[in-house]
Amino acid sequence: MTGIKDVAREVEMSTATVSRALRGLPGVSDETRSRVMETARRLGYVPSPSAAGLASGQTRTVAVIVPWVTRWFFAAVVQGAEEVLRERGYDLLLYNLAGDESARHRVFETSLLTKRVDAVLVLSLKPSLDELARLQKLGRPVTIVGADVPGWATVRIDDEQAARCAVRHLAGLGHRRIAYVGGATEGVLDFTAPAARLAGFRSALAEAGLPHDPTLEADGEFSVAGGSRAAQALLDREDRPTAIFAASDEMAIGVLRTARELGVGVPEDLSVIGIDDHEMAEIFDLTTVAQPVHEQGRVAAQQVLTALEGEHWVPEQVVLPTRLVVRRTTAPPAGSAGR
Amino acid sequence: MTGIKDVAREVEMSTATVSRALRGLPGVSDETRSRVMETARRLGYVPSPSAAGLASGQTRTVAVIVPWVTRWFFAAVVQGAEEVLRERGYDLLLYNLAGDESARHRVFETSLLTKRVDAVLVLSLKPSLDELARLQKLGRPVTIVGADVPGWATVRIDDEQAARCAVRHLAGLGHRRIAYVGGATEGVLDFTAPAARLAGFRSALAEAGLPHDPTLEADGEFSVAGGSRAAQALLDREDRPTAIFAASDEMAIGVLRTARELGVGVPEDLSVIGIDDHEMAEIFDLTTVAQPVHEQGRVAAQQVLTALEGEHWVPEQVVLPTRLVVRRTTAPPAGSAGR
DNA sequence: TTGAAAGCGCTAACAG
DNA sequence: CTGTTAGCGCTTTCAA
Repeated sequence: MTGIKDVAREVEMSTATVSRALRGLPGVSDETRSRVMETARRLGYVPSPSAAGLASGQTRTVAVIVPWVTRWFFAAVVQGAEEVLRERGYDLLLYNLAGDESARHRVFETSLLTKRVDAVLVLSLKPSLDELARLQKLGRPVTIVGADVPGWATVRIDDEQAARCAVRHLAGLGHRRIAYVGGATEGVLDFTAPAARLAGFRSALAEAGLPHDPTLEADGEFSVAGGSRAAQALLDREDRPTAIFAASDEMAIGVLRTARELGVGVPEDLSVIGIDDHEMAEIFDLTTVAQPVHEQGRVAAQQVLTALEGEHWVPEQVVLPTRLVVRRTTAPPAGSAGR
Repeated sequence: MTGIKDVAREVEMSTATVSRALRGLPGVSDETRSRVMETARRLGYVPSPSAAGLASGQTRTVAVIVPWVTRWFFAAVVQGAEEVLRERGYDLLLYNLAGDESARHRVFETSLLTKRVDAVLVLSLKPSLDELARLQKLGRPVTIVGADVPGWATVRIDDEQAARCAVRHLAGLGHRRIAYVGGATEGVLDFTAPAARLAGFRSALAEAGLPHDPTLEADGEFSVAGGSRAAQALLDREDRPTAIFAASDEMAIGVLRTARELGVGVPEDLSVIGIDDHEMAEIFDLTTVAQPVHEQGRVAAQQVLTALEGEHWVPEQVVLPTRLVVRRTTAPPAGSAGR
């Protein structure tokens, strides 16, 4: 294994100079630098991250904590983050909770991360006060993606507004009985999006002068299967809603499936709208409120890198825009004027 | 930052004993060990992976090289691998190529991995000879998931047989014009599955005494959109096939979409079968040949860990079973006797 | 612009 | 069962 010493010996210089040359630090003559680089390459020198980390206190590694890697949304955020990290020479350490509460504790509690990473990205989870305290103690940049945590650096969309946008679209089409399929507003993994989207739903209803009927709010567990089950109950009743707003595309897809099984025509008998613009949304012709998923990962990674490289940083709250994408699962309700 | 020295001072022992006690090595009295553990906990001691790595030469980190994290298949494999790695105290370093050939080169060429990880998992890619040589030179356990690379440790399914199974199902239903939607058998990222599945398709055709018609073989790029496009051409022709075998569920889903758009009834006018048992397969009622995705990740991780912990290891080729899952996109062709 | 030297925090012989 | 002693391979003052 050739090390920095071998390179130093070869160019007849100190390891200090070689180290500086290799890392692009100033104070090295151009000639020396190019000789060092060339020699390092020729000798097949590969630096040891452990040694560099030990000596410098920097691991050039960022931890990404993900509730479930298998969900498209999180995978896409990870992909975005990975791109910019890799570009800047950082490695990405993946911590997948797989929806498991105990895994979550392990990650936050035993300070697994303490001497391991330079920064942390937390996806969608709203850390508890205790967890926030631990993150704080890390003394490293932390950015939270997809959750609203005041006082912390976050990258997200305005969930409440996204929900309002969806409901306004339905109300604008003439729907007056609009149901909501969402997820627990508090629970195992603590996300902030479910509550915000529910709030958006309710406020848009009020804004449109529509009554609030709690029986039209169902839990779809933010999954296809859950959305499907929720729709079952909603579509089974006499006074069936004419439109369903699902707080995620996956749940909306579940709704579509149930509608199909029940012979409820979409969009003739039922309009369906989601949030996300999931990769499968187009296949289902699903109308949705698109959010820039990949971009959230990129911005979050950029944010921690800036913090890492700058002197002092102020936790910034970045809110990315959403956009209504009208496809073919929404239409005016049957019996409406039509127009 | 409290280090091992602080713990040693506190228990009035050498750092060597503390290190042994903390790592569960033999040769430490029970009493000492518990005192050390307790003290370490009380002092909030967290070991430094960099220091341990430098001293021991082990990073307790495994690299996972993924063509695209956003594809469900790969994400699921990663999830499986992460589970067992985490369980055994290993970290997972993610290298996402995002389908980018240059990213691939970077990962394999500059020996990014050399002093960084203890083992490597490569998903689905068939490394080139050159890349294999580099991997070999790492001198670390490497397992390849989802590709057939003779002489290397692999975990995969029998792709050829899976394809045959799918085609036999169609032929058994009475189909005689069966089309294939697959992917390039050689190309940017070099997978072995496409060629194997195509071979399985052809051999099953021969086995059933059906003619081989190259115009019934289309490229679906292993994506929904590609499958959709491929189906367009296939379903547009006069002598339209009565069944389509897609080499992945995502392509099959694309086929279903095109069929719906073209008003081709499934399964009355067209049977469709895929491979994978993708999470969305059930929603589409897609008949498919299921493969144990998550399990492949687990087994692969176990394999490298065994290699890491045992003395010498023989690269093993694990082939996991597949299983036909009949749903509602396949049926006897129209005009057949019916049963 | 370069070099000498002192660690970074732990592990691993080797002794005892 | 425990301690002593060298490092692991870099980075980083401080001097020159």
